[in-house]
Amino acid sequence: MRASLRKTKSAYHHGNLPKALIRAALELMAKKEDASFTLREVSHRVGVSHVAAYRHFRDKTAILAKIAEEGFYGLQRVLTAANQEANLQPLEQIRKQTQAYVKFAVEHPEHFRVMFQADLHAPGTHLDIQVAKGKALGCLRRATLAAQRQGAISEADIKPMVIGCWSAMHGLAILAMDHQLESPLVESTLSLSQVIDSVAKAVVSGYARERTQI
Amino acid sequence: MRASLRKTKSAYHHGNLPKALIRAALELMAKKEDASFTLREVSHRVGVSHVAAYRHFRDKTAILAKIAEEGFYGLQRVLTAANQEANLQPLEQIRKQTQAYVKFAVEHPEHFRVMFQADLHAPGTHLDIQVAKGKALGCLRRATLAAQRQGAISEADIKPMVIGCWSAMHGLAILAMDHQLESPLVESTLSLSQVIDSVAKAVVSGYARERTQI
DNA sequence: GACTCGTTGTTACCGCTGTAAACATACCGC
DNA sequence: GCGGTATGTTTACAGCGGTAACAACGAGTC
Repeated sequence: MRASLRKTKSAYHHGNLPKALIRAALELMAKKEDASFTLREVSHRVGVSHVAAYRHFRDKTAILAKIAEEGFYGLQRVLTAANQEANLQPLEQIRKQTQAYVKFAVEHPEHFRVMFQADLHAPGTHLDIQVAKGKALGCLRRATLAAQRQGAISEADIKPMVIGCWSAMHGLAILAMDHQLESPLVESTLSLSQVIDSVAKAVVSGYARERTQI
Repeated sequence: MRASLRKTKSAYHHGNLPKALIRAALELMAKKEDASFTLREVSHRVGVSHVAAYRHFRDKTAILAKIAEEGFYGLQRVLTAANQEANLQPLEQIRKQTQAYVKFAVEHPEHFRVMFQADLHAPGTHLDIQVAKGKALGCLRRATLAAQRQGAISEADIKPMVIGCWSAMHGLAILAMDHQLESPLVESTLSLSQVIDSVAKAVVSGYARERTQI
């Protein structure tokens, strides 16, 4: 009854074209180290005419949107894992999350670049991306709330601290991903992992001790 | 026929086409809130055929490169001003620079987006951009060195602190510029300026007290 | 003033892109 | 086995960045 996964190579119907297209797009972006690919090249790489994609995606940006959504769920996964790994110590959770966030960007630049592509975040469009992004950010917010509950920071500091931690990990992620930290001006003897920890500790301890009187 | 082409103003030669093209490109990017423009649209907006640009720029990315370079010099200007404004207090300098950096991104997103476009930073290409970027980053580095000289941080902390501060301001700049901080999840009652100061203080004080034993 | 010549424009064209419309084939429920 | 619906193909088109050949201007020289 259920449509069996067809294995016969009919050569006409592909089987799972949407997934194949997305995978091919990711491969191309990884190879070129940027967020641009050609609908035609992607389709042909999958062995399909270049218009076949339109049966599954409204237009080219719909593919990007799907990749972005997928990326945010991936990010949520690693952030959640970091949270659990930290064994209920809020500030430690944030440190682990920073590690996870930056590593995700460096290891999956094709996803990360698309995830924060400005046009995909236009107010009315791509609600699913917003949902996925909200879930990912929820992990960070949860850790911050836990920190407050534990008394490590004041209640007024929660949102600024979320923004501050997010900014630091996001900036580091982008700079590392784009090889901007390889310039001799900032190149450090520390490994990336050590740099991440250094930044995370700084911002966390900065917030932890501060009582905002801003 | 040639005589009929002669118009009263005889506007065959433009006067300062390169500058006009760059200004038009910036206007278009500002209007669309993204980093893409069309050579043809830019040229026509200036009142010139789309190939005229090739007399002044090798190709389209040469225009982007010029914009990026110009942007880094602009950034250097506001960072230098922040340094001087802070009256020789290193940590205060860094705070002022963070303010300046983020404000620059928010007020000149067309420039900022192009400045950090990944392909313009490919190793062999666009040396002039690297020079300009180095000068801008030099301001941050200088303030950090001053902080070390004053004893506020250890010598081993210099490069991690440069990276940490840069990451924090860069991340905040991008998130603010792309309206990512307007989501209810992180939206704060604080003004952007207050958030910037909060982040800057956190990261600076985090580094200032820490003695790296990473 | 006319001749020259380098600079800065123009038009014609190329191959490539994303997208629409019309057509073709394979699968699934009856 | 038949018909409808997915899913794929072919064809066509306007817009893109870029090249080549040509045209108009501006300045310097006689």
